[in-house]
Amino acid sequence: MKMSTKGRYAVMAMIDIGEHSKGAPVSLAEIAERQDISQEYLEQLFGKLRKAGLVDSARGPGGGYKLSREASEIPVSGIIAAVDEPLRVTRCEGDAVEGCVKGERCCAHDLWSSLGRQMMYFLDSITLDDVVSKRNLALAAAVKQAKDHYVRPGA
Amino acid sequence: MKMSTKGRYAVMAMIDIGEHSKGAPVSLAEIAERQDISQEYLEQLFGKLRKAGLVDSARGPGGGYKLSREASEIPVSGIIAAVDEPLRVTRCEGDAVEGCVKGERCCAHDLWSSLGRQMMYFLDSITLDDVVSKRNLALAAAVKQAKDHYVRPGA
DNA sequence: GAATAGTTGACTCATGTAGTCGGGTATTCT
DNA sequence: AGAATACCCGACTACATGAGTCAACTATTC
Repeated sequence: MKMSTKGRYAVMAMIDIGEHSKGAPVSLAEIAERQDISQEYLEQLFGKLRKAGLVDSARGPGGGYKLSREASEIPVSGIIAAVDEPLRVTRCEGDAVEGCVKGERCCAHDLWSSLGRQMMYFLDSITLDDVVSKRNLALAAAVKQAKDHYVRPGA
Repeated sequence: MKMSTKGRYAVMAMIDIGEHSKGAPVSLAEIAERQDISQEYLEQLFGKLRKAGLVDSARGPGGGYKLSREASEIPVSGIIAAVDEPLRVTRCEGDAVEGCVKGERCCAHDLWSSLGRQMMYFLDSITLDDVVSKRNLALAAAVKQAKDHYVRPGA
């Protein structure tokens, strides 16, 4: 999981659609104008969003993109995962130990996987709709997190 | 705040010092050997760690690096901040609004600052000592976080 | 069939990561 | 003193990624 302007652009664009689509699809030209992102760059991002099944496209005049489901059903994590390829961790791949220093599980291993999990919890617990309505993001995530970990503290 | 192997190398090296320094400084050659990181690269990283005041150096034979304070007094966030230059966020700089799209506060703004804060809480609440003793990292952070936010939910 | 708008792939350019190299300077031991 | 150790520092490379552009193509509607 990685953070860059790429992921933020994607989220901004998705929000834009959510706010301006009244049933009708929203064209990239509109989004580019409103969000001040080049249309060509948006095309690149929406190619990935479409393949990830987050938006539906309609070609031709009056065409554009629509959210494939309700904004409340789309977690932010999905949007970012779709456009930002995952951070390549040279060693300590996933939970595997092979890549770790000299075959052993390196000390920092748990720390890193924990941090990754932390970010996932956060972005997973927040939907596009939450961002639009500016709910108290931090609180929601923290509480969910605390609850999850209390239920199964070993995780 | 950014995650890369650079930050992890630094944490691994700091852990190594914490574990092998019995009062005496630990040389980069030893760390390079044990952690399988090139000594030249370590020199680069330790230049930054020293400037950040996280380690003290001793030159000459028998020299090397020592932690500048107890492992329980060094948060992981500090180590990463020292070696990984901060993620440059083209727009939405800090909490300022100037950089946001057309002078307005973009919708994703709160989300991003929230996520950044989330990561900071996590890495801030964990010390080098916690990593070494493999305490339940996720739980500790989640509880601290939930508590903080309940005390001042508006944050 | 013209205009609209998505689709695709190739391309540039700047930056950051990871790592190397070569020479310094300080300190200790013989 | 001088040799060995080990930190110190800056320059250099190779490579991947991010950010963004360009050109051509296909599908749809009017």
